[in-house]
Amino acid sequence: MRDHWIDQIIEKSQELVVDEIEYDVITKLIDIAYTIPTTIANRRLTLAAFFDLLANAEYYRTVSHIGWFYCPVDDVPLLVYPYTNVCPRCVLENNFVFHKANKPKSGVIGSKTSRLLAVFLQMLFSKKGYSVEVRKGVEPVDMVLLDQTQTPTAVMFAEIKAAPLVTLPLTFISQRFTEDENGVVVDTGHRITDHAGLYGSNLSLLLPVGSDNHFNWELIPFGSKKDVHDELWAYRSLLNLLESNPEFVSKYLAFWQSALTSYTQKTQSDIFWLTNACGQPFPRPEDWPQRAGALGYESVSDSKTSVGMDRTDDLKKATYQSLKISAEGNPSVRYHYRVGIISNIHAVRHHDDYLTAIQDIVSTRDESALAKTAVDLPPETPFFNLFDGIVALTQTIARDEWVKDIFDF
DNA sequence: CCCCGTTTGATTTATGGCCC
DNA sequence: GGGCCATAAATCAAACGGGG
Repeated sequence: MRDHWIDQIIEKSQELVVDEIEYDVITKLIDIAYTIPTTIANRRLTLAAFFDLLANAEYYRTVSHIGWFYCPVDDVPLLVYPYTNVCPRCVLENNFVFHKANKPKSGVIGSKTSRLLAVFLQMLFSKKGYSVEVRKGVEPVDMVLLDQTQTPTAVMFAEIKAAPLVTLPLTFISQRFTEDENGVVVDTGHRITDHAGLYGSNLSLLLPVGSDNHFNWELIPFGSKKDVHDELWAYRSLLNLLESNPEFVSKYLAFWQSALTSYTQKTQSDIFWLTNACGQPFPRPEDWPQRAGALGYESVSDSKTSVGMDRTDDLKKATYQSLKISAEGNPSVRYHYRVGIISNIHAVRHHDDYLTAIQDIVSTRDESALAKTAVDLPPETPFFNLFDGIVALTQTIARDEWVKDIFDF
């Protein structure tokens, strides 16, 4: 009986602490997701798209003076602050202009997005009237789900993988830059620049709008960071945007769903280059930079910057973690004990290669080391699922009714 | 306060398809 | 079968935070 191990993990697990502004934003997002007319399948996509907005707010937390890029095209000079390594406006016209992305350091953002997904799920369960409590686990368990109303108490220990599909670039409408060329003032091209007046300046989101054939860009007024301490500015701005600009949601969802399709099919056109893990530009422009101190070329976004649970290392690790926590906790007498992987987006690119072959594996212990079939084992020998759930906002694969129920969005 | 493990990003190395 | 290219896998790195 491994109940003691389960007890210990539950005991050490921590309650989620939710900011007021965070609570307000998520409440609003979930409310919209369940209000706008849509099919169930689309609702799941909507929830995943909204989780991206939350993750984006977390990315925007640390926007700084350094890291901006001046883009002179289209009669609207912009300072842009991109999250993949290109000028996000020009790439929509199939023009690759390199500029280093402003992604937060991995050690910071990983735990932040994991926590956000936990909070998001907690609020979804509450919305649907489920008495499931979500807690932050301790190694080797990332997330603990508890339902005391079940008999016996339902428990799920899970590995979390949370990473956004896209982060919309921040922009600032700039004066047109000029330079002195032999006594004549001329317009300046793309250029790395600082945004000296960042604090208090009105920033916009660069939102691609269009159809699957071609996307143009639109500026969505967003908000401003007041000062260095104003870390919640993006949550405040996002809430304001959702309340004041109802058209934004439908435009954003149209873009996001196209982006997911593009990520899935690797279409290598326009908005594909705003999605994470899009790889190297094709065709590669003459002036595309080489990697610093290395042989190859820069990518627009490295394949290891993958989406949801789709990074190959993540799938391998998550599989081990699921097996590990299954083996540590099973069999349980006092709990309805379940294990799995939880993410924002399912393994869109790698499910077939990494999960299809193992998603219906069950395991048990055989101390004799002689058992060939189930009848060689003592009667009543229990079997355990490798994954009771491979769960994402976008898709749930479950081998357990309780898991299936609570993750039915 | 250090040790250690965890995270994801960056960089290097391996693999496999394709063409000549 | 060797070179080229793209992608996947492996390894290294930096930051963080819990626990002793």
